[in-house]
Amino acid sequence: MTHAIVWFRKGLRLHDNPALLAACEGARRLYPVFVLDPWFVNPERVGLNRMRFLLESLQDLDRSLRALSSRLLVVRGKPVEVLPGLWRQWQINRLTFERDTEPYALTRDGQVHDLAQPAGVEVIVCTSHTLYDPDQLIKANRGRAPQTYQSFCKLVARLGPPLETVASPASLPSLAEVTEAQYPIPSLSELGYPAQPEAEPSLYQGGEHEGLRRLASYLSDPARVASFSKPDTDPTAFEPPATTALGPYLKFGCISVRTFYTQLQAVYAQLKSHTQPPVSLLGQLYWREFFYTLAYVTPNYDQMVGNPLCRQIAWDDNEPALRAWAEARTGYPWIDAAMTQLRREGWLHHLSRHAVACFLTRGDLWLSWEKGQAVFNQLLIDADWSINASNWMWLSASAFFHAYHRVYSPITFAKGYDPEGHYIRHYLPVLKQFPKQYIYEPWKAPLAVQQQADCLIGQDYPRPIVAHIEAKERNLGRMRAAYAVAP
DNA sequence: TTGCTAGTTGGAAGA
DNA sequence: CTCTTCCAACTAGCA
Repeated sequence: MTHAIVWFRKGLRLHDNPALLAACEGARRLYPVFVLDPWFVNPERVGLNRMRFLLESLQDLDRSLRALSSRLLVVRGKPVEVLPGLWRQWQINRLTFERDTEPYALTRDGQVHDLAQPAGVEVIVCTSHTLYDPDQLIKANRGRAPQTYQSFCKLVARLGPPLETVASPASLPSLAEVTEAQYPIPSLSELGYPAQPEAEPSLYQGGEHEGLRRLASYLSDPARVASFSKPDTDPTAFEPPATTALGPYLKFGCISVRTFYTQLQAVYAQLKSHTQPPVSLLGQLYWREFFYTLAYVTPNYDQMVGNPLCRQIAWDDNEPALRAWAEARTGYPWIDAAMTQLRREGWLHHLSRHAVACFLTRGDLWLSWEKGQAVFNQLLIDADWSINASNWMWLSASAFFHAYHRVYSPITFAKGYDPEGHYIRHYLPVLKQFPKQYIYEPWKAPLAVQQQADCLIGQDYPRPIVAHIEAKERNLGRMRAAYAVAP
């Protein structure tokens, strides 16, 4: 007689969830469990927006389970400590979960695995967070991860399409020995997060239903799918953003990447022509997969030291400059507006991420990409360990990207998209009244213009913390020196 | 072994 | 305002 736990971590969905199906298979009892690990429940590590998104996703999952006469059990504590108690209490003999390749998860799951075996609990691990099994990709590539995106694309072309999606369960085995009052979904304030300001509703509502709705909505415009070209999208667009903004839903597995792939291929099949990787929508799914594969097999992937892919660079240590960047006080309106959007909404357009990352590292402030990575990890709803580390190495020219003389200008880059400065005025209302010729460089405005705009630079909005042209020239020299050392 | 090619998304100056 | 050209770069993958 099978009593099973399906352990949700990512993969917060009923559709295309092989671990859920494996738990149900022939089981008399099914316990759907999410373990709120105190390691994650920490506003410094997981910011307000992401924690809220997670709780919303858990609520949505709970509603879906209740529609099938079950519910979600949210257990508080470290998984290695609470799971053994639960499987004794519920006489569990099967545990299923989705494979997670991040280092913290690999360690955690390995420990749980080791505890389950002697307790007579069969462990079933399913791959569904990525299109392909990363081990399969590595094996098919002669034991190493593809080092370039192109070679990754060649590899998946050789392997053929990913595994097909699996159906949602039509019914679930029942729960027992759990009262309604036990294992509730906590509120943000119960977890020690500050109460959400009334005026700031979240732009990204968590959950499988919302994720699938947004996916369907995006794919319902074939012309947009056909012409999607990531580098050509506008980072200053915010109502709505210029890309899919489905990252948060993929990060938590509210939508399955394989479902995304399948539905996207169905749209492509109806089109006469469409864009291709790397810039296409499919290309975005492949970037995700490429970075997951690299991060899986590379030691110390989120650090410079001990990371064989990462160029060793003597970054400065400058806590005030780091704080100014993180708190949107650099004095460059485009950079500060983007950092404000990140902090307020938990999401940023890809090119905005590029611009602020370049500014922090090789462009202007010469601070370590690891510092920026930590801020993004805290503030982004879609903070994804593998992808975040990859992009920070990319932008800081520490790996993958080497044309380090290509530096994003904190003044002219966004001006090309938004000469009026709508984006800046929206996120930095203090600058709202500046005329357009000064909106990207308000420190250049004559005092009379500053007074007219009701914003004195150095008082109401900071002066630039660094002179861009001079900093860029100096940093180019330091980059050249770093590259001159053998890799 | 060596040489060749191409790579997701820049900026500034000048026509 | 739009287009072209130059600036000056490095490496994985492959023939």
